[in-house]
Amino acid sequence: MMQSRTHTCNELRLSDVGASVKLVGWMENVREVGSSLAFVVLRDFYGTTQLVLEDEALLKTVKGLNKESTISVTGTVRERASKNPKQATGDIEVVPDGIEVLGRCRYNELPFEINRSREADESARLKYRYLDLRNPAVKSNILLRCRVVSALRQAMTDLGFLEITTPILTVSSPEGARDYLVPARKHPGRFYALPQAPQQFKQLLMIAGFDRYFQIAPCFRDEDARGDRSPGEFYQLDMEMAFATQEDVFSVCEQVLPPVFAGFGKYHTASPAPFRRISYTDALEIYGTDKPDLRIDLTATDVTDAVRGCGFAPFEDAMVKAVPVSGCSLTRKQIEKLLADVEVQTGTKAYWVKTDDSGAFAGGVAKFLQERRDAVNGVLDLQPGTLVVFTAGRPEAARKAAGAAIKIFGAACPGHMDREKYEFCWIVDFPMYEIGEESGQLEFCHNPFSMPKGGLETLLAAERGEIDPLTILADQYDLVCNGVELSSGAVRNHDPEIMVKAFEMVRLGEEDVKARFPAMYNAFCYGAPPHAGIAPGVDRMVMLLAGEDSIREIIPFPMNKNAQDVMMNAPGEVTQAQLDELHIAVVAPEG
RNA sequence: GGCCCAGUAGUUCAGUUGGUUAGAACGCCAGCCUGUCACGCUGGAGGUCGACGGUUCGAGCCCGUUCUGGGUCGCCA
Repeated sequence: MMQSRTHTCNELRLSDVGASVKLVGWMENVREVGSSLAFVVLRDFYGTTQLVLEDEALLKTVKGLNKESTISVTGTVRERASKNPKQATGDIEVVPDGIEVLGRCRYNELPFEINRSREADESARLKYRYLDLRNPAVKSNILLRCRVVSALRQAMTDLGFLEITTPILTVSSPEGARDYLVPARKHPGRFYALPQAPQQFKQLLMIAGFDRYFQIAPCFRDEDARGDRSPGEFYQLDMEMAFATQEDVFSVCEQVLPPVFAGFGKYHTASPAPFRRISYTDALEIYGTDKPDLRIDLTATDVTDAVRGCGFAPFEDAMVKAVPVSGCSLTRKQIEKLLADVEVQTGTKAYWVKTDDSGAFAGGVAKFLQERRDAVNGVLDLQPGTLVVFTAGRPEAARKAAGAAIKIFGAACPGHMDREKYEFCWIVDFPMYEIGEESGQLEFCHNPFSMPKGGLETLLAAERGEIDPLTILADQYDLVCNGVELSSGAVRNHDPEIMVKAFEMVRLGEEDVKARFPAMYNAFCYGAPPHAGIAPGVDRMVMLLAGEDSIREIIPFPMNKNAQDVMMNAPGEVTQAQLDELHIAVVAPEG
C-alpha cells in the first residue's frame, strides 16, 4: 500500500538534514553529470526539490523514464555540497533509497516545454491545458483567482451577505444578449435558457425578504469573444441589497474591493473609499469614454468656439476637442505615429500643435491656429513645451477620438501616467433612454430594471411633454478601474406602476411587461422592498490583479475565440437517439 | 459578418530579388562528463513550408481561393 508523502517539494530545509522522507511529484528534469551521478528536479504543486542519484540501479530507473512522469521517492535529506540560493529548497537534496514509478509519461517530446508554455501557440496550450497548468507561471494566475474569490466571499459574508445559488436552467430573457438554449425533453418545442445573469432571481430574493444576497455567479451569454471577454461563460460577484440606495451599494464595494486589490494585485495600491464619481456626461466630455483610466492625468477640453473659422477644413462645422500634454518631449515622427494609432482605433483623424518656448504654436496644424492662440489659450492656459492633440468631427466621434488620444499619449508620455496602482471610479447618472440607431425611436439605454430618477413624476412629466425623455436619468452606475468596466449596477425599479410607465415610454405596455417578466411583475405586486445591486466581473478583476491582457490567462479551462473547447472538443456531436429524445431535427446548413 | 496580422522541424522563430540539398535555438536520440541547477561537450534523427489552384524553365517566397488561430469593429439589456 502506498504511504502518503511526508513532505511537499517546497518544504525541506537545512533543519531537516538527516530525516527520512517520502516525496511525490513530477520528474521535471534530469541532469546527468558523469556516468554515475545525476540530479533530478522533482516538482509538485508546492515547489521543487532536488534528488541526487548516485546509485547505479536508481539511475537506471530514472534514465528509463520520460520527463513529466510521476514518481514516489523515499530517501534521506542531505545538505548540498553546492547550494542554490535561487531555490527555496536549494540548501538540501534528497538521496533516494527507493523510487516508485506512479504514472509514466508516455511521450519523450511534449507539445511544448512546461516551463516555457506561455510562449507556446495558444491552441496547443488550450488543447493540453493540463500540461500548460503545470507551469508555475500559468498556475499562479489560477491560484490568485482562488485567493481572490475566497477573499471576496469572506468579505461579503462578513458584511452580512448570504450566498445563495440561483438556477442554471431557467427561462430565456427577451432582453440583452443572445441566450444559450437547452431543449426540454419533456416539453417538445420548448427550451430552457442558461442565465445571462441572475438578475431576476436576485430581485425575487429581495422580494422574498433575503436582505443581503451575493453569489459568485456563473453567467452565460452567446456573444463573440474579446481579449477581455471570454465567449460563453464568465463569473460575476453578484450582489443585491433590500431597502438600499445607491450609497449603500457604493459603500459595500468601497469596503470590499480596495483591500482585495491592494492585497492580491500586481500593484499594491488601490484608491481608497470613497471612489471618485463622474457623471456619464462628464466622463464623455472630459475623458472621451465612459470607462476612463484615472491613472492618466490628461483630459479633453472643448475648443470648438476657440478655433471656429480658423480656416482648417476638418475643424469647420465640427466639434473640436483638445488634449494638452504638458512637458512633452516626443519627436514629430513619434507624435505622427501615435496620431495614426488614434485614427486606427477610432476611425477619426487627430491633429497636433506644440507650444514653443515663447508660447507660439509650432508644427502640425500650427499655421491655421496661430491667430487663434489667445482664444485657445483662454480655454487651455498652455505652458511652453506643451503638445496639444486635436480631434474633430461629429460630437461622438470627436469625443471618442479624444478619449483614444488620452490613453495613447498618456501611456507614451512619461509623467502623465502612474501605472502602478488601481484607480477606481463610479460613472453615475446614466441616461434612461436613448434614440436607437436602427429604430430611430426612443429605447432603453441600458436595462429596463433601473429606477428612473424622480420615479413616476419624471415619467409623467415626460409624457406630458414638459421634459425631453432623453434627459431622464436612471439610478444606474458603472464601476470602472484603470479603464476597465468592472460592472454595471442600479437601484432597481420595484414599482409595477413605474415599470409599466417606463415601458410605455418605449411604446410598450402593461401586457408587454407581464409577458416578458411575469415573475417579476407579479412579485412586485405583493409588496416589494426598494432594492439595489451590482455585479463586478470576477474574471476582469482577476485579470487586472494579475496584470494579464488576455482573459484566458486567468480562467482554468478557457475556450478559444470561437467558443470551442479544443481540449474537450466542445461543442461536440451527439447521437441521433439523443436528438430524437429532445425532439430536434438537424437541418444541414445551406450551401 | 467586416477589417488587420500570423501559419516553415516536437516547440519558438529566421529564410535576401523567385534559383543548388530549407536553417538556428530549445527539445528529442546516442556517446562523453563525479556537484549540476537554463549543466557542459561531440554527433545524430527530425520538414506535405496550413490546404488547393494558378503564374514561371523553376515557388517557402508572386497571384487567387480556402482552412486554422490571434487582434479589432459589429455584438455584449
